[in-house]
Amino acid sequence: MELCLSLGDVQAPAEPFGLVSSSSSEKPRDDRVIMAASKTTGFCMSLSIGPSCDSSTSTSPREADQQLDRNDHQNDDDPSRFSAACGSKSDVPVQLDLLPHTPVAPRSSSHGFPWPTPSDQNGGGGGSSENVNRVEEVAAVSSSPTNSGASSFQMDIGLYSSNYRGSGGKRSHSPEAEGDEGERQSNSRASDEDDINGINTRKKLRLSKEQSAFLEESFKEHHTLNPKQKLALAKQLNLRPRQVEVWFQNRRARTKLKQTEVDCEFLKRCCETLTEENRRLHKELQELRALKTHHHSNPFYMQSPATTLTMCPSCERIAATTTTTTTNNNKTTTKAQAEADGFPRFYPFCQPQSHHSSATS
DNA sequence: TGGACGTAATACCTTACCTCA
DNA sequence: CTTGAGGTAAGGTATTACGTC
Repeated sequence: MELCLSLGDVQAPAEPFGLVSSSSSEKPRDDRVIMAASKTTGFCMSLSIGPSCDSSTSTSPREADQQLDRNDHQNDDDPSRFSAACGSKSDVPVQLDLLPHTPVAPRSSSHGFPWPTPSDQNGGGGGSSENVNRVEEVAAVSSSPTNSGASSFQMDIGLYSSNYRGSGGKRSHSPEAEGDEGERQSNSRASDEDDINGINTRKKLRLSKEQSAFLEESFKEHHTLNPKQKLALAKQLNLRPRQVEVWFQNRRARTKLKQTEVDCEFLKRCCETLTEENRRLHKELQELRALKTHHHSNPFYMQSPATTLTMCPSCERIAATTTTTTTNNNKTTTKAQAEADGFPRFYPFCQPQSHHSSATS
């Protein structure tokens, strides 16, 4: 993406605006954008939304992911699997451990996420036996309705979302969905009747606050999920992996929309600033032209050194420079020629700046 | 080695539903 | 009670990347 704005008669900046992604070799998928403006405008701005979505943290190889995801989708589309996992008609949600080798550690993780983070893996000291314990802990927490201590959150959402059925993506709410969330969606229970009547209505589930909050937290960690993470999250929240996947898709879309709005606002301000700068430069140019005209009408014009308008290539300010002649061993050289010989040009408008000093060095 | 093909992940667009003013 | 706007879960499709033959 490039933005070039012409400044009328004045030469356009040598360097257009640029969007610098965090990785030049990849598509900027992490919503982190740094915008740099030309030096003439005197400002720059960086935009950063959320942590970098480091794909390196997606630990598992693609092949393994695909294998896992195949399981995921198979499970997605398998009604029997889902009715079993979510308890279907049963009041007690049954937790199927679909990834027996996945070290799921929802509460033990320092981040509170069901997948092991690098810090957990490095400093957690989690050996294989500990992983087994963690899996057992999750199973115990999610399968015991009376375990209201550390698992109250999971049990709440378990009750709430256990009404999902795998019947071709159609959802319905069962009478078990009581409480605040159940009350909120009591009008959705007619879908069962619709199913009976063969009417293919699409009832919409709203994720509970706890589910949304947890997904939000995990989104801060990763904007994308590998299959392991997706499964772990789905298991933790008692949702289908497809739901987790969709939530992340929509969340990314929302993030992008917001980022677009921010970018739009920033570009608008850029445009305003550059317009103002353009106006100022035009005015400056007119003044200098008037000065030059006045110079030519001066009776002592011939005795004064020639004046030309030049522009500093670095800061692009207009300057009136004089051309003087010097005689050196019967050889006449102009200042412009001296520059061609390697002498720096003098820009009277420019303060001693780094780009000028560097030109002389 | 390059092309055809299949698969999976993701982005994007859209729809349907829900909530609220 | 109705209605329209806004939010959001989910469906459908296009695109892209990767692996296999």
